[in-house]
Amino acid sequence: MTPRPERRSEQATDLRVIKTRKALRDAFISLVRERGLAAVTVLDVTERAMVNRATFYRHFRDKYDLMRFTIDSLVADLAWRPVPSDPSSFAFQDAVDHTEAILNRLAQHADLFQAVLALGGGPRLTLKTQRFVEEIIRHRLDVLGDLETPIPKEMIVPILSRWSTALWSWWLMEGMPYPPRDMAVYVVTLLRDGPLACLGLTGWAASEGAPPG
Amino acid sequence: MTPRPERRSEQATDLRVIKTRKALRDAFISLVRERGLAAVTVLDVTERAMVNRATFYRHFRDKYDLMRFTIDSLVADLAWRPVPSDPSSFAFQDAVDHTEAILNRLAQHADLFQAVLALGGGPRLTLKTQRFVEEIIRHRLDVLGDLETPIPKEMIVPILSRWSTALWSWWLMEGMPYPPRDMAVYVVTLLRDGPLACLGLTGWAASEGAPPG
DNA sequence: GGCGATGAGCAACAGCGTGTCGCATACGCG
DNA sequence: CGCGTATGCGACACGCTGTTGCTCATCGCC
Repeated sequence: MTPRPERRSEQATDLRVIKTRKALRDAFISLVRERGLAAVTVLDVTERAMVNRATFYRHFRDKYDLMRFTIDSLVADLAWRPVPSDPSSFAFQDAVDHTEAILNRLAQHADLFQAVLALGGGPRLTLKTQRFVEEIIRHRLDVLGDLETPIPKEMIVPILSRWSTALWSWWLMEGMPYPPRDMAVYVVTLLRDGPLACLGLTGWAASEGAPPG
Repeated sequence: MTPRPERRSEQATDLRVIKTRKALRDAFISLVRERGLAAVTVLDVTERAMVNRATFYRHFRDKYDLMRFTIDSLVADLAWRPVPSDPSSFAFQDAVDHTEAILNRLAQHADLFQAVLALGGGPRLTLKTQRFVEEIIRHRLDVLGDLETPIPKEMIVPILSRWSTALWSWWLMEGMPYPPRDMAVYVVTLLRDGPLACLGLTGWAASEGAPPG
């Protein structure tokens, strides 16, 4: 009747547990960065972490379970500033500040987050971003109500978060070619004006004859 | 000195070879869609493909080699319309048409491309898109020359292609909630105006005090 | 500080998938 | 038609997995 050993269920308070998991996580990260996820075995991880292999299985079901744990612990570490209680006052500069805070955190642990992305943590990062974006612009969606928008309103939040994380990961993978402050401005500008307008493509005909929004 | 057996090097002309590879590819796709890449073994693939396991290794180095082969054969299948000889005439409606053609092709093989994305083929798809986008707007970048743009010009192409593929994959993963024609308009509109403008967020202060472009 | 609880180390196990042979056979190509 | 080549087949050693029962060390708590 015991459903299962339920590894990694309870919050880790025991010092031994914390130490072991941290050792496994760190070893895992360094190995993935060296060889890629596919080439890393449980044996490798436990050897580098100097943890007995049996102990690994007392904490994680398998390699992928450790991967999820690792990604989550890294994504959770990102600095998501609290949203102002009155989001209607959320202005351009606020968005830049929020973005800069996130970029700073990314830069601080650049190697780790590159590993997260290499681990396939993009979707998980997007998911967290989505909740954040939703919190910020939900009131705006309510205000819009049944108003006509050029594109369906349901698209806005998922696209906004996907595009945001795409920009972040591009910046990381390119080796952070611009300082966080500049990049933050670019990000918000791109999201506000669109990449084509930033090319001076303002003369394009409007989407007349557009489908029913 | 023989560098390596070099599997899968020559073009497949022998009918037996073509048949075997197709069988392996199809079996691989169906299995990945069912269980995910990690849970698929070479043994599984060969059993479903009704191909001897030894034969598998005569064509592919391992599971990941087959994955690359599969992704490439699918991405290559996408309909990339030829770019007009005079790209300066490339207008809004042209972009919509191009996008619609791609979306139609995606829809036609929706299950396959969902598999591609599940296989981690996103980056490969982005790469191909990047070359396409570059071809279209390169002249525009030349025209711009040293002109000031709100964001660095080097960002435009990679971001444009990343955002495009992000939109496509979102559309696919959501089960294609809008017909290709409508979605194409949404895509180009989003890329032109930005998602925030589509929310009516036009009142945002311009990025004054922006960093040196 | 001591005690009961619990996590970690250790050694061994069966099981499975991998990657590679050599040889026989069937199929496609010219 | 017959030569060349791809496939089928059975076998092999190897490495990694996931689990078990035991002992010892360490932690949390009274």
